[in-house]
Amino acid sequence: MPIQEAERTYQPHRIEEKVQDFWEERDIYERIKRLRKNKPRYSFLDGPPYCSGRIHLGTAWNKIIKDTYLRFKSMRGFHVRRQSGWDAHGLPIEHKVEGLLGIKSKKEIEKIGIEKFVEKCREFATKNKEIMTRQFKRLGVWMDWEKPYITFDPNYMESCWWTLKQAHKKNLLINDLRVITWCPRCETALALAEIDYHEKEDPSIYVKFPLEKEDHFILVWTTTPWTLPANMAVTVHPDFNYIYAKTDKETYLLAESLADTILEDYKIIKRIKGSELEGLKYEHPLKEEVPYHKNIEHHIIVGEHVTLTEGTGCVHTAPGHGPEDFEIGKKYDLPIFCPVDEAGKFKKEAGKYEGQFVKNADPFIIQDLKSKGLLFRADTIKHRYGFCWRCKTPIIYLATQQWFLKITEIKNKMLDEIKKVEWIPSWAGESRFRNWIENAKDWTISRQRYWGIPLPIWVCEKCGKIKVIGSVKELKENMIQGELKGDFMHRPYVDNIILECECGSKMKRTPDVLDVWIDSGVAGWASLYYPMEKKLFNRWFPYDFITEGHDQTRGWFYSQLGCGIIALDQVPYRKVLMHGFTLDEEGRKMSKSLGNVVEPEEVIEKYGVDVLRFYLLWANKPWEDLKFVWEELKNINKMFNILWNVYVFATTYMVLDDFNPYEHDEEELKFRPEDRWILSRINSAAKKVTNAIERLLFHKATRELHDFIVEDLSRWYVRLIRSRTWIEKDDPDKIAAYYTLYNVLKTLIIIMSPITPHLTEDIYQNLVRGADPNVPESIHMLDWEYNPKLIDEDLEEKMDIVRDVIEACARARDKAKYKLRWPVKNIAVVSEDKRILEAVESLRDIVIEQANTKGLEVTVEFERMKIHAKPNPRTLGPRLRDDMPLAMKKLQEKDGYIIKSTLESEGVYKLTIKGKEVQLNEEDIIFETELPEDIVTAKFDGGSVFVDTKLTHEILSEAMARELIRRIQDMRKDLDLDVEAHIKVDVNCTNKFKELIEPHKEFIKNEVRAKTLSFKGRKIGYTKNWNISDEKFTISISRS
RNA sequence: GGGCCCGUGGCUCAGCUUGGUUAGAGCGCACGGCUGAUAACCGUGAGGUCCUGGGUUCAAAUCCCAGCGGGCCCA
Repeated sequence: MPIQEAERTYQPHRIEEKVQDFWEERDIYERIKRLRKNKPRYSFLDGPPYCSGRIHLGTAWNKIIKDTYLRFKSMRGFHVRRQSGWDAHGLPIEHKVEGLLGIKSKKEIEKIGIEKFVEKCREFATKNKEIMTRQFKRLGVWMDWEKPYITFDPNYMESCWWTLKQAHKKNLLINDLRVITWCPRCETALALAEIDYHEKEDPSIYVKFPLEKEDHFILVWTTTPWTLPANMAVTVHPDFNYIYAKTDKETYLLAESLADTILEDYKIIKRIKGSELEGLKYEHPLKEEVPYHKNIEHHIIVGEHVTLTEGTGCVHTAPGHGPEDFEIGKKYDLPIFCPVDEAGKFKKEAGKYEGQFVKNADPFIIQDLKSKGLLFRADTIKHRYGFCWRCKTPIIYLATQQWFLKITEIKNKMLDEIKKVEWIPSWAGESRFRNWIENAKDWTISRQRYWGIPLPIWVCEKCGKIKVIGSVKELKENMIQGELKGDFMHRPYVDNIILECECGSKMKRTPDVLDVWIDSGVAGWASLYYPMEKKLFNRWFPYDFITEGHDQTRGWFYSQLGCGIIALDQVPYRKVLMHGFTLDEEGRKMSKSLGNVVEPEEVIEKYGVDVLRFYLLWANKPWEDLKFVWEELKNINKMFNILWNVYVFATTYMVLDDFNPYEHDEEELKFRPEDRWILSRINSAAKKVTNAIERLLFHKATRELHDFIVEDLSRWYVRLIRSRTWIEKDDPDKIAAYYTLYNVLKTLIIIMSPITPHLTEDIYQNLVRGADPNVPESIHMLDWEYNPKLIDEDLEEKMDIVRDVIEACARARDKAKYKLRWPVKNIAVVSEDKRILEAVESLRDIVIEQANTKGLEVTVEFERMKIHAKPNPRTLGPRLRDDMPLAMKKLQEKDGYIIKSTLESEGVYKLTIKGKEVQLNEEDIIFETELPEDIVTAKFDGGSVFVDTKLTHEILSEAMARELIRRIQDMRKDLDLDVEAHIKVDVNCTNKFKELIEPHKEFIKNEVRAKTLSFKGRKIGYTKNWNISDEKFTISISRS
């Protein structure tokens, strides 16, 4: 099918639908993979989005970045691996499913059965995966949607087990009693990455811990009264000064520098160094309520972690409820007393408070302290506090037995490995990520939940030995009870599998599941089923490229690094782009509670996918947060309309003239400088776009494209060739313009195609495949091509100058209110810069046409400037006295030019005044210049233009002809006539006007495609009255 | 409290790596123009303490230091 005329307006939805159907029907994606199968490999790993159910703008941005870069890489001649991935396990889905089932606690889950619960979770994740896949596909994102990796795939899970086995082999997998962050609602351990921070109001109380000496107390501050039952010590800083401060009632021990903020009137009885307080005995303030403390001695201990930013400098220490307390407790060999159960309720050991939820016990504990006279002060405080990332319950710290990966032992290796990675921007790795790793703690990987990868750890009932299973085969070999049928790897089935211990006893699986961050952390090899499958792994691992948002510094960038080093002693990725977040117009995070969420669908409905894609890659640097601004989207939409208009323009005329680029020989065509210029420009642009995308600087690529389309192609080139498209016959001059425009568009759509895959495919199908059915079926099958040989920097610079000059001409005309439609007699371009003169000279036809002038001078000096000579009163006044007015008169009568040149050549000018000869030298005469009448001038960078607006009969005649043409064209448009339709025209006007336009009759007829142009004053069809500079007349037109 | 990033006309952003003309663009605003690509388009104008203060330098939006404001992450 030859080139067709394009639709009159840009209709993104029609195009998207058409193009995506075409890709689907012709299996383009798979065929491209086959096409490049033998090319160099480029491996990419998709950070698996969580199967939450809906994508948001940030997820869309993420995938659009990936898609653009990978389409680009593919066209650059790489065999790209781009399997999509899904994160499907974990608490968020468990919560959703609990909601669906109308249950709220672990007890209830166990009641309905883990089997049913896990099955629901799987269904839920699968359904969400499908919904989200459709959303991603609609964005035009090309990945292996049919063969994704998903974390509940048994083969994937097997690789994960293998990873833990490696950890075990390297002694990096340990079970330990530690204080960890805990969600009492989900009844599970949480990793640091699973905690959100928000403002929260809590009690802020100062408690008096009785010392042995009567009326002496340690003053202690806490925001968690519920941890007081677990208090085992008070910590002071060894180097700080402490005082015994006596008030009118009692004496308090506290840090000296904080005393003024807490106490009003006090006397310092004694000043003492913290280190000297070590071992000082005190009584537990709740020993009656919590009998456990009755038989324990409590002391002051010292620790470096005590600060003076808040509190009293005497820190309440509960080793069962705080990581630092735990560490120091171990050092002092304190009992790790933790009277709180997994649901956050006080256990029996908590005495009076047994059965109460810890947070609810706060007021009771405060009341008890008060009634015992041990409460110094009680307030509330607003501070940032950690919450469970999913159920938003405030977290608590508990001492529990958990499984850990000993990150602290591989930290140095991790730091070494990240140096090998290319980070974009560089500080993402060199500063931010490095800092995070430097502060890394051991990783709590066990979760007391259901929907997750079960820990492959079996523990002997009798001797306590553990066995870590690394594969299904190994499981099979070791099991003595249970079945390997169905989904045996998930809970609850896996829980029934019993292994045999070396000691002959039974080994049972530790009932925990894994932190989901491990799930995605092993994606690098689990998605390839390594080590069960080795071929794919050897081909694709490690990955050339990954990209995710900056929240993944603590997330996926980190979990992959940790897992990679544990399993394979290396970081699994080579290049990382850390991108930003999408924010609303005010720069706030998009969130449901703020009601400022913009759905990708909403944008697509309004502007289409390609506009969204372009916008997201254009709005800012990829690693900065992106403010989503609707107004800016409108801007991009405008650019798409402009591009479409150019395309419509091109196809309209090409179709009209039955143009096919392959039927012409370049040698025979008559190219003009502007043709060579636009070819140079598109290739310079292509070069810049290539470099920018290669370096992941999408904003530079899109801005280059934007400027090229709007400035160079639409505003300039199309304007320059407009008159050429009007030539009727098969002129080589016209064909050259078509040919050029065709090639420019072709290169343009190629370099735009990774960013806007639909629009460019649509244009390609018509324009390129229309001209040559033998080219590849899809634009995305093409190689990334442009021709740097066509770049002519000198020409580009010259054109820039000429555009400047032409703009100056327009400014000058504007000053004189002289319409562009009316030709001018002459324009002089004046500059002392040789480059400028050369530029204008070499592109003079363009200047003449665009500035609409009959003549063009290019000079160093504007010679028609009038020069007036005046006597200099300062030098001549004393000499001539009364003759001054006469001298003035005489000088002004003469031609200033002659005076000036005489002075220049002879150094003196002679004037006869009252018969006397007066010799005037240079300093005696002042020259003034004046613009001749009808000349207007305007400056441009490096020079000026002088436009001669004198109206001659000839010019007025042409101007009127053009005015008439403009009005007839307007009327044609009113009638919505086809471009090529012929008409008849009759004009009713004065004889004077008729005589003016008569000489241009043929020109007018040609321009408006009129068969006849008469002056009979008849209404022959559509008739309209007009006014041209006080001249009233009537035009009537009809189709012929 | 710590780490990282950001701060440029009313709005959104370039420019900062490598210091050097008069700090650019788009939107918005005001005025004018154009009309066969036209639900477009073009021109002109107003609008800037380049967050603040110090330093380096002949010269700082750019480099250094301190501070302020905002964001993210952590404690």
